[in-house]
Amino acid sequence: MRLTRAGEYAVRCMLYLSSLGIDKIGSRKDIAHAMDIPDQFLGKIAQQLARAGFLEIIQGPKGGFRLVVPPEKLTLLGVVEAVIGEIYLNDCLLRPETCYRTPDCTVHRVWEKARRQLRQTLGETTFRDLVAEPSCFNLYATEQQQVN
Amino acid sequence: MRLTRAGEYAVRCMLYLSSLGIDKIGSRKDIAHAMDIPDQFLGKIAQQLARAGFLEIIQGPKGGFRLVVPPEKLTLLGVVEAVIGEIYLNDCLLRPETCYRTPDCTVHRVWEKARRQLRQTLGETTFRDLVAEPSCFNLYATEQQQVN
DNA sequence: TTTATATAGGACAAATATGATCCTATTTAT
DNA sequence: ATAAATAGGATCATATTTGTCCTATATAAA
Repeated sequence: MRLTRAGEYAVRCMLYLSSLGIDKIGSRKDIAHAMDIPDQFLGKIAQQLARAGFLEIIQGPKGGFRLVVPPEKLTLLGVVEAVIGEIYLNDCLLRPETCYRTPDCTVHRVWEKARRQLRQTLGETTFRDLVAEPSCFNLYATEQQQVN
Repeated sequence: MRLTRAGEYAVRCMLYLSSLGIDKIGSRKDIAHAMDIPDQFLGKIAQQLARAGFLEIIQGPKGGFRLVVPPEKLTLLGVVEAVIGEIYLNDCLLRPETCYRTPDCTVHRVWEKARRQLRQTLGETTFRDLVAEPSCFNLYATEQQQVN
C-alpha cells in the first residue's frame, strides 16, 4: 500500500520542471542526475507524463522535457495517477462485480471514504505549493538552475 | 497502492468471527468456505491475527479460531495493519534516512497528512459498526450462524 | 547535407512481492 | 489410542515492479 518508485520519480521530475518554470527545457540526463532517478527509467515515466498532458518531450540535441501545465494547475494527485493509474485502496471498489452488495456494504463505505479523503488531499496540493517551500528534492533543482 | 488479498481476507475472517461473537469458535474450514478464502492461506493469516492478539487458535477436533477482543474494540486499521504492517503511503515516511530534509519537506508533509487521515478513518471503524449493518460478506456468516 | 546529440519505444531481464499449496508435526476431544 | 483439526516450514507460481538494451527517429549545428 505504498507509492511505487515510478510514482515517486514522477513527482521528483515534475518538481524539477516546476521549479524551472514553464517553457524551459530540462534535459533528461540533468533531471535524472539532480533528482536521483535512473536515466532510462525516467524516459519511460516521462512518456506517461507526456500522454497525460503534463509535459512535452523534445527530441534532438538540446532536447529534454518541458512543463506544459502551469505548476498551480498541476496537482500531486494528477501526477501520481498519471503513472500508477487511478487510486483505489481495495479491489472491492475497483471491481464492484466481485462484490455482492456493493452499494450498502459497510466495509465498502469505509474504504470509499478513505479513498475520497486521500484523493482529496493529494488533489488539493499543487506543484506551485510544493515548490514554494523547500522540499527534499527541489534544492537540487535550484542548484541546477544557478549553474545553467 | 491497494490492500493485498491477505489484508482483505483478514477483514473477512474477523467479520465472520465478530458476527459469531466472542468465545464462540469458528472452524477454519467453515470460515474459509463462508468468506471465500483459500483454506490454507487463511491458516497463515490467522497466525498473524493471533500474534496481534485478535484471535485465539484452538487445535484439535472442534478446533478453529475464536475472537478474543470484543468487536467494539477491534478496528479495521488494527486488523489490516496486523497483516500488511503499519501503513505508510510512501518510502519517504517509512525510511526518513533516505530523505534529505524530512521535517520541513513540503511533499513529505502532504503524504503525512494523507497517511494520518487514512489511518484515522480506518482506525475509527470498529467491527461492531461493520457487523451491525449488512456488508458484502457478513450475510454468509449469518447464514452459517443459523445452520449451526 | 552530414554529423552528433538526444529522446522514443519495443523487448526483455532481474528482483521483489504476493498468493497459495504441500507436507510433516503437534495438539486435543472422544 | 484414534481421529480431527490446526501449526509452521518449505516451496512453488504468478504478478508486479524496476530497471536496461538496442534500434529508430528527430533535430540542432557545422
